[in-house]
Amino acid sequence: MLLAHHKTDLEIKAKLFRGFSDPSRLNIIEALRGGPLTVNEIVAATNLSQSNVSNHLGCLRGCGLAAAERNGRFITYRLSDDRVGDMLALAESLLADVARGIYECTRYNQ
Amino acid sequence: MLLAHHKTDLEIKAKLFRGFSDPSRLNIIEALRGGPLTVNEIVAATNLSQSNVSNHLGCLRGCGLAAAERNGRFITYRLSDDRVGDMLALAESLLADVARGIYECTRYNQ
DNA sequence: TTATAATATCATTACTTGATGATGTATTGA
DNA sequence: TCAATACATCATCAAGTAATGATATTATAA
Repeated sequence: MLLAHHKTDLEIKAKLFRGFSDPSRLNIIEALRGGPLTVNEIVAATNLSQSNVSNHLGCLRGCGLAAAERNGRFITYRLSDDRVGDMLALAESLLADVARGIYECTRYNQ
Repeated sequence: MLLAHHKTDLEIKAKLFRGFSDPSRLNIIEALRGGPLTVNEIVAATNLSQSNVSNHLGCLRGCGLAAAERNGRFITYRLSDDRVGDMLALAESLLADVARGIYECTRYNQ
């Protein structure tokens, strides 16, 4: 079984990438690359609505990509691991070189 | 403008990740990590339908993640860059450690 | 030049998913 | 304990997208 991968493995890996596949979540992750932020600070940094940010944070937290810590009535979020930021760096590197075609990719959106 | 990222930048990066966010495309990419394959070989390796594979290959090729070369009536596909495989390796590393929560992530599917 | 193999394209359908608005919960200060 | 702040949750809706089946294209062999 060298070529056939377990379906579950692929689905889980795809789910991980889906965590990165939304502009709003990427916006949040990029903001957190600069260091921990409260929810309000993330809202300000991203120009997203509060409930939208909170929904996405729940997603990132549930998946383990971000971690939350309560300080009084503030909740501070941070990236759970440097490799979360590394994923973005690698993506940027790919975009700079081979993946320029994505600009004109017609399979998604338009 | 340190915190505010251009919307387009984020959308393009998200699009790149979306290329990796589907189990069938991951299946294809994993197969190609072992070396170039023809479309039929990819169909055999992935157990996906021919038209489905061809659709996804069009997506990967259009985005620059895979490259195609015709040999007679066969078309051989390969990953366009080692970093495409590196993305998967990094994802696997993340899954092994911090992102275990994805197994129970309820935001997608169920 | 016809038949067949290899691959691509296209329209349709069913499902997934992000955003919104309203509401709920928790914490602190007055 | 009341009000206000900070954040989370939920249902709904609109939009996006993967799979399928049918058809088109390209190339070789008979």
